[in-house]
Amino acid sequence: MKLNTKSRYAVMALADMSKFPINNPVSLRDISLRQSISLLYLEQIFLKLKKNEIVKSVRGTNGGYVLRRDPKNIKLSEIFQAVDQKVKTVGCKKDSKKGCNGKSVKCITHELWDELDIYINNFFENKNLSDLLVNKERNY
Amino acid sequence: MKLNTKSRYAVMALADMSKFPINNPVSLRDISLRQSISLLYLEQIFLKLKKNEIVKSVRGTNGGYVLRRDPKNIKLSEIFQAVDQKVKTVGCKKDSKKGCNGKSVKCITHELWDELDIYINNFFENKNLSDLLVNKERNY
DNA sequence: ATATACCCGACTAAAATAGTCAAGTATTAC
DNA sequence: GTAATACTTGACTATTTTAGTCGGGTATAT
Repeated sequence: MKLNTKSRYAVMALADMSKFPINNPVSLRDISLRQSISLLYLEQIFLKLKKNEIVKSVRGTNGGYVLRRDPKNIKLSEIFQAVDQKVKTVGCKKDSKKGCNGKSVKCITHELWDELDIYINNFFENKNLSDLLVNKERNY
Repeated sequence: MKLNTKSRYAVMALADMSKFPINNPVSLRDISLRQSISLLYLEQIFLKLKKNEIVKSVRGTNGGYVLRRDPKNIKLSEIFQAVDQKVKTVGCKKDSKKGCNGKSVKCITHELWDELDIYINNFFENKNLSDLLVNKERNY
């Protein structure tokens, strides 16, 4: 069970942005340098964050990205959804009558995985960007 | 964030076994048929479960595998560890002084991922095999 | 004008996953 | 004692996913 870089970088980048005055555009180039994330990869990620209305863009010189809301109001769960990385631990569909492995019944552990998904989603649902900054002054 | 088939099948197979009288060898062939899991793949998985003392094997005709302990005493976390699938959501090492991305400091979100790992491991730590069987008579 | 910085789809190398295969060995039933 | 069953083990492989890169844009500030 592993988190992929896309979600991880998305959170890292947005946390990075959160440290700057809101409405102050932060360029991907700067984020890229500070967080050691490939610029080209960041661009890909931010397109999704933009489409999902988590950030907005400011083009041109001195442009960059700006958070659309206060970090307090941006839940990590939204970020994950935005970059397409649903926290869905297994393949079997939640309510499908078809069952999980081609059989007509739910697999023996179906409820367990449902429960796990809810549990994990709950973690991200209850964390927002500003939570990441508390007492973390020594990091960057 | 996705669970791989190895861990999932391991749990499914052991849950399947749990329904039979303990000390009654259950063959992988039967599990394979009931759970629709490739026999050859199951063999691979059970070698690990055996090495980790979760099951023991009985060779020969009417042989199979037997749980070494009561299902109540087999935590899901053990099963995951046995099949090598540590729940470790990101790459950065817990206590390494080296930092996470080649830098000399922990990444901005380091604490978050640590917290997530603990949170998820906690889920598996508090579930055992017998938990999966309660009120699930209709499934198989 | 020109430099900065976002925009976007297509592409690709590398790694991980999800198995399969071959060639066994041990045990039991008959 | 031999056939059948079922575990044992390491190596191999196809497929999928991931983690990016590339190329060629467009908008804006100075």
